[in-house]
Amino acid sequence: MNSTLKEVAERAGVHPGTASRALNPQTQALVSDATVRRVQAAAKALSYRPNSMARGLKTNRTTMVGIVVPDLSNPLFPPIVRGAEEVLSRAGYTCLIADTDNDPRREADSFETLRGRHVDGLIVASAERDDDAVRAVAEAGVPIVLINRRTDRARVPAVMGDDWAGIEQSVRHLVELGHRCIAHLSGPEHLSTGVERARAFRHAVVELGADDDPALSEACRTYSVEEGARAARVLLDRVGDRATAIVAGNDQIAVGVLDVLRERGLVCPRDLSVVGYNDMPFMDKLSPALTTVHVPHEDIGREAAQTLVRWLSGENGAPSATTTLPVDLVVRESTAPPRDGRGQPG
Amino acid sequence: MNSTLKEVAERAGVHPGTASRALNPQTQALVSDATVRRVQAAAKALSYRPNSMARGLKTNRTTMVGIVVPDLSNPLFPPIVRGAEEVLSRAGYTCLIADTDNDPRREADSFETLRGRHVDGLIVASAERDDDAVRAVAEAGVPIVLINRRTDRARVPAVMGDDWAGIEQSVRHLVELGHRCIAHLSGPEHLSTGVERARAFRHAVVELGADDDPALSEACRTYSVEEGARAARVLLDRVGDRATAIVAGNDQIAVGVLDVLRERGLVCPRDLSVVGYNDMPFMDKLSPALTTVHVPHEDIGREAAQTLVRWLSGENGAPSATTTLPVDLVVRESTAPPRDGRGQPG
DNA sequence: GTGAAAGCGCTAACAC
DNA sequence: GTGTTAGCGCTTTCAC
Repeated sequence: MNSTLKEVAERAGVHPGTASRALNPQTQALVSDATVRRVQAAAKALSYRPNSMARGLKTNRTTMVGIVVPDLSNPLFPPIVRGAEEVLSRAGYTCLIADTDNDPRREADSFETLRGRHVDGLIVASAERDDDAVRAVAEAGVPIVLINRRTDRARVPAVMGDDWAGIEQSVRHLVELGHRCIAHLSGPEHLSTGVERARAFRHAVVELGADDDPALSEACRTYSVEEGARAARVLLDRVGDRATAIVAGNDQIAVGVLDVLRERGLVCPRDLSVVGYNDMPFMDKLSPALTTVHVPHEDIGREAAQTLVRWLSGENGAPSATTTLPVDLVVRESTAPPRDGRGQPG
Repeated sequence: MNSTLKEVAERAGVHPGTASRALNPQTQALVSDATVRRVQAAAKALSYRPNSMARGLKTNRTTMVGIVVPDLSNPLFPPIVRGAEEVLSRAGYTCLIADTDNDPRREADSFETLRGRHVDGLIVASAERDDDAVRAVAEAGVPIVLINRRTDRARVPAVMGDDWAGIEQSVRHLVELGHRCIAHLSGPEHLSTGVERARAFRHAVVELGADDDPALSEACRTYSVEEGARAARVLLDRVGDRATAIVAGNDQIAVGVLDVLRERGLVCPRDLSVVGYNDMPFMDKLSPALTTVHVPHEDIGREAAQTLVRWLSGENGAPSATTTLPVDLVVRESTAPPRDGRGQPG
């Protein structure tokens, strides 16, 4: 049922070696036109499909790359995967996708499995700031590109949205609306996005003349609706109605905030403005529709894939820089000026 | 850097064949305990990772399976993939995930690629009712399990939610609320879910004594918010305020309906009740929170994977039946009794 | 321009 | 229980 190169060669009346050359774009030039045509015809007739294992065994390449995400069910990641897959498949690579379920051990397992499959390279969206598995893989010389989240020390190329600018735009928008007392529910401290957005927040708040008070920040332990809600309760219990706006570490956290506001009889944006981050699908369908930072996830996936493909093609050495893509605040209904008599420096 | 079996054997002072047996759970019994230990130690010391290509070449199996989805960005599919991946990886399989972008040609391409990779089997969530590519693959003897959507004629095993029961529950819920004039915005006619839910709708409506009028049904060409909105406009223009409730073919369509209601100054559920299908993430965060049919997508993925694994283990022949998993209507805020003076047989 | 032959890393049938 | 051997399907160097 699955024909081999030998069979194709026989049918075309040539040696398997010749058939190989005729079928391979790279070496096709070494073979006479007539032979190429005959071999191709034979291949077609037998619906020949080269055996990628045999080829890989010989060439020591698999034309497979691994894509590792922390949670495929998080709407953030499918677009990244799609973008990457598009570029990679166009370049002849097949993707092995692994879901770590936000568990560093499962990330390490995935790397093991993927390396057992001899993937040519890795795209990893699950990196923690201090990620032994990533470091080990990188040190082992496996081409690896990080997405969205980067590691602190290991010099691994990464492609990400511009967190700094995204937060800056959010804070600026709120300040322009008249807010002065703006809180931040930051993402997990073990993730680069968590700390970098938090850092950007403190910076922006100072820069733009809003209140700079540690009491206005609370860290979430995970990027989830529940954690967002928990942190929102803690924050509101602590600062009361002093804060007039909240910048959430991401959209899930923002949704948690919205839930808590409803639970406490507060109305967004009248009593409190809320800004998310990522602009996940359906965030425009919430009520109020969420003001949030749109991140071009598909582009990020594409860019990471391109970086990897270039790396694998070996033209230039290992890329080492972080590539940052621009992001845009999308203003919707969850932000408005603070109510009368509020929003003044506290 | 990547050690081979031969190196492991040398280090353990045995023949490669023996090392192979010692490392393979299946054949381990044929080797003395002492040898097994020595070989395992050597393997560990060299951090030996078997070369899956070499093994595959020899055994003619890859322990890889392809998972083909129409659109990974549709929140429906990631849980399916996760469920399947969980079961498959536990059984030692690695998943190759392909996204067809709802394009039959790309589905065919994916099958080609996947077969080129010699996957042992296929899980396919992108099947159309009349799907040549699926038929061809199945006829070629590749083990294949369909998910969610099935083909009309080809006898291919499938795992799906109970569309019939889901729609029946939706209609019954509406009838119990007092609705008599219920419309249906069905899914695409080239997908089994589209026609089967439509069929179930007509049946339920008759069975439960609501209006059975073709004018109350309108088919969407795709499962999308935009198509849902388009179909909703067509329907409302045709039947005016006669209909008091709409059963949408899926959640995206329902969201489109909600958009149109807002656009026309109608209030859900006061003026019109809306029921979705699938219970995608965040459907509980819309306002009104969407009443919809919860489908256990992760279980469906798991079940399909189990079916495939059993098939591949070769114990019993090819499964041929469709497995149907129970679904549950989740009543939220988008359904309510019809307003006074409406909802009577029209 | 094409044929011959070796070998990638592994498994399995066959010896002993 | 272990060694030997052949060969999976392909690419690639070396002849010619």
